[in-house]
Amino acid sequence: MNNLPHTEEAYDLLHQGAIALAQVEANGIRIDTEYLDRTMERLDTKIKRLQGSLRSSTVGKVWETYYKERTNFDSNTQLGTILFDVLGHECPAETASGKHKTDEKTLATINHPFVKRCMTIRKMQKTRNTFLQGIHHEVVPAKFFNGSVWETGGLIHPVFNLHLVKTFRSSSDSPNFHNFPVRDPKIAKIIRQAFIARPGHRLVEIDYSGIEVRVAACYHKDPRMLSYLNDNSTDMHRDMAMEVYLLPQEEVTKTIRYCGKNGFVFPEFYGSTYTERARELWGMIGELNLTLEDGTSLYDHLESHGIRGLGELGENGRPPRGSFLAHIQSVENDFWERRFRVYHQWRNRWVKQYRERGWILSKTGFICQGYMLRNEIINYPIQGSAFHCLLWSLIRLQKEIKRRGMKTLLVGQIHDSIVADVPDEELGDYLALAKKVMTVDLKKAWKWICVPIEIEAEVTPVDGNWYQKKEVEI
DNA sequence: TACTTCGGCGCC
DNA sequence: AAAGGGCGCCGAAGTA
Repeated sequence: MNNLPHTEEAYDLLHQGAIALAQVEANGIRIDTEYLDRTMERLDTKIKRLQGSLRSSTVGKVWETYYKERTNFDSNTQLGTILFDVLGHECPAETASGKHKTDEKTLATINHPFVKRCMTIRKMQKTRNTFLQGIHHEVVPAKFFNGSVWETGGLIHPVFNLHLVKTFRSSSDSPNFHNFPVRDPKIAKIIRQAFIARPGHRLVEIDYSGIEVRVAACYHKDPRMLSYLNDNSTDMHRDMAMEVYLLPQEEVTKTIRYCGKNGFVFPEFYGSTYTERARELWGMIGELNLTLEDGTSLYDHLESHGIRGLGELGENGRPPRGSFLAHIQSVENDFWERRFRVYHQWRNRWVKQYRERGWILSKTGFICQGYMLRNEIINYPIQGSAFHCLLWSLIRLQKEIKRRGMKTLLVGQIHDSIVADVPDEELGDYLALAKKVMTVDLKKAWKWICVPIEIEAEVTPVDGNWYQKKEVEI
């Protein structure tokens, strides 16, 4: 790997970025240490109890008979052996090194209470050991003046690195601030309640909407994509959901749109192809129980349109007629050959150029070189430049906060969002400042940004926690 | 005991 | 030619 900032501007961005992030790191984010300790203890008890129930179950006895004193219910290797070799369940997949796969998707294919319990335990262990304990390891004591008296509490100071990622994104560690649970609301609540605002403050998280898609458009300038981005009454994720599930616009619910976005559009942008797309989109119907407004399952809906099942690639390598596989293949063809033809052509040109001269130069002035695969060549400059929009904004925000003598503290960053700890009385000023910096000043500084830039803001109550964040208008 | 690799899984 | 881009952390298992 031999990637480097190439222009003076790129060098400055890393330099000033490192300084701004050092300040963020020094500020730190407040932790409710009593809640943290209490919750770790509670989960500990729960996990131990569940593991006890494994031990006393029928499968647990089989396990102990097989492994004797080496029995370890936390071992995936042992779990795979018991399920697939001893009990004879069908093993749908193997790992790279030839062991039985035991990930969530694989285990979900086995309808057995023992396996379900294993999955529950695994989720709880992840929550406790990776996230709660990860925070606990890094907490340092701190004092906070609550307006009348000093109270004790804790801070963590997640590290933000600018020199580790090949795309020139950032990474975070100790603890990793980039991967705290958010999608599963039950887990998100357990973790995010531990992050609290300083006394009299609110936590404020501001993120760029679809920044990677917008930055990608600055590279390829596909006219269809530009019109999607310039006209907020249109919505490409909704449109693709309509195509993949053969629905009229009014049948696209929030969940179905989610499937279009995360089951088709984004994976296609990252380089996934129709066989994998069809499989996931098909599975999503069952997992998320997708139905028409009248309650008809989308499986039945698709069947009424002549699609009988997912289907499998035939001997000739082609999907069978009337299968979902064949349908998604044609949606994909249309997606790249007609709808986003210019995007597609840009990708081919971009890859060809790399193969001819051996390097690529991003919009923000960074060179990537060395051996790269097609999907890497296409994705690196987009991922890097999208993050650099955030980094530029964070640097400018930090400088303005200091210049104006504000008490707002920037406390974290998550690729396309900035988390701040804001005194209640500065909320309006901070939101206005962030909006100007992130959507107006950024575009003035970087003329290559030829699409509208939009942000969203979420705010907690005064003295609230990160789980309580709610979207606000700015 | 210390280190590495693997599989798994959380996020954008 | 490869088959979905980028991270960091955990525990198990293997190795030094």
